[in-house]
Amino acid sequence: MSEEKKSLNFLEQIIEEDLANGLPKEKLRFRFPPEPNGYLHIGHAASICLNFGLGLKYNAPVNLRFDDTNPAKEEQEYVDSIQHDVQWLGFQWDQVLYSSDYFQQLYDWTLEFIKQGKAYVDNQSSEQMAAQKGTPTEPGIDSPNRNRSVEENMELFLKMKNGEFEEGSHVLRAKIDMKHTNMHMRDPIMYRILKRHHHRTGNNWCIYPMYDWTHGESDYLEQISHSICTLEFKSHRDLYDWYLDQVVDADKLRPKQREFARRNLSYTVMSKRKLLQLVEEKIVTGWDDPRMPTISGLRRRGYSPESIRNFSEIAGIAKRDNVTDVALLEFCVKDHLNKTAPRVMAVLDPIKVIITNYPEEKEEFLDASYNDYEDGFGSRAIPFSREIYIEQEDFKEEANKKFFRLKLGSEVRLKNAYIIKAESVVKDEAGNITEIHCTYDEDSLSGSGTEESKRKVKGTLHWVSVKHAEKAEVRVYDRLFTDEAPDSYKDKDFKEFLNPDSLNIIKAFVEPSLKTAKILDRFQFQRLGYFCVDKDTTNEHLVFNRTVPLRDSWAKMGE
RNA sequence: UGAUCCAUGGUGUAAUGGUAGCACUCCGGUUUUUGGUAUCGUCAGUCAAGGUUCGAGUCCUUGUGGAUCAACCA
Repeated sequence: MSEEKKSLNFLEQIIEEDLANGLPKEKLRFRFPPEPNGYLHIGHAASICLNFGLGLKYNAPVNLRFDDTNPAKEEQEYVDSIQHDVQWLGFQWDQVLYSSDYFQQLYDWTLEFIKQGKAYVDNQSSEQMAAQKGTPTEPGIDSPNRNRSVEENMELFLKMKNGEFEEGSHVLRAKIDMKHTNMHMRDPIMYRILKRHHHRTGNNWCIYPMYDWTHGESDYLEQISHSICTLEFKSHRDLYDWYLDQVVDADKLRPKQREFARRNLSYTVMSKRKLLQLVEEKIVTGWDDPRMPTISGLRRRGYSPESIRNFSEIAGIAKRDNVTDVALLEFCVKDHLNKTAPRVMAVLDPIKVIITNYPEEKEEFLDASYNDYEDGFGSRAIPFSREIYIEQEDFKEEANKKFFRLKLGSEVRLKNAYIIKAESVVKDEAGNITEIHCTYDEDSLSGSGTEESKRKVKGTLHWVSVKHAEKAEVRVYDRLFTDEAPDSYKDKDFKEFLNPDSLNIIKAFVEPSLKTAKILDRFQFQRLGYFCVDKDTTNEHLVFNRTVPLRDSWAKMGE
């Protein structure tokens, strides 16, 4: 047991400091607050792992809170997918809550604001208000409606609430400071009129609170000790604190907002807007297209929750902008799948091999372990016969000594089977090789214990028996974009960098044991990569997705 | 010509004024019935200039570079 001291990230340091300054450990409480307006992606996974990870580390509850204050964009479908994704990642929340749970409380507080002269109704157009707001470098000016009487504000706000005004005609604003250097403090909108059906509150409300006026208060009501969000909310913190100042009880815990840098991944985009665009323009097949960086896409691609959690762990968090190399994510899946995935055989680009000295009608079932190096994986019988498929690229008529695979006049081992020697080829009129004729060494069967079986031959090939092979569709994925950061160019659209070869559909042959594989089962196709069973699979039609290829130092040599 | 935040190998992150470390990537060796895995190793970094200090990646100043902020979005 190495008592290695793990360094704390800056948020853990803040928490430790708060604890040292007297915050009781039992008061620690976190939350993950998605807006249910889209599917979760790998960037959200960072936040999920962070918040739920802190919960685990400090044995503190973590709420899943849907930030559902904009009925125009939010849907139950997204609520469901988000819950599914968080659970699939392996986390357990304390409570599922909704910002909409607090609409009444927020409204009651707002009445107090109005009575105390801290909020006013503005009936100017959004253009007028924008013009008065100033710019980051110039101060704003006060709205002509800023000094309405309490009575008038109360009356107008009630009319807003009762649906007597049109959408867009009136808003309620907090009275703060139109000259503040922070734009968010220039009399921000607290409520707008939205005559929309809300996925939870139905038509109970036609005024909806804005994000800023909801988030901190929700944190406070749930007694969240540390409200962790991404960097772009940094400038909202003044407002978060200002709102809290108006409502916080001295004997209750006051939540603290802190910000970290969102996680970006190379060769993809992460904004919901762009992801939505890929879906709507049918560039991908859906939110769960295996090329998407969504949790559902990664799941369908064959990523395991463990690998995603490990990725978040080792990528870490900080406050600077980053583009994390997708190779790190790929390393994490390969690392996990290497330990957990059974090894099987599949040939993606077949060429027929005929073993001329093997009896025509003979077939045998060879015992093959699902993992030669680890216990507990079990084994299955794989059929062997006179005709087999191997990969085209595993054969050359002539090649130099560095080519360990099959070539005329030399030997290779067939994995879990015999040593064969290539004798001749058959070609069609065009000169393409259609068959490779080999002979086999009858005494060389793997694991038979004979002298011949122990012979060292340099190459070992995977194969499937022609007679017994199952046909399968294999979807080979590559990165969706050709540029490391496709959305980092101001003058170019991210779609200019789409990779035209991000999907390759292959007709392959797989060993018969895979016939019974279930959707999402993960395998290593030996010498090729990790693959999982796609949901498009039916009894008649097997479909696999390539999660990630194996490292291939041979292919690299050729470059 | 504002405010706020950020700056450590190619990438991501540590070092809490005291030996710049870890992982990925790249490259090379060994092992191997997966050109995989495992294992060993190489290359590679504190944005710049001043200052404080016995000592600065860390503190201060000034630059430089980047990010964020002007939705009735979150």
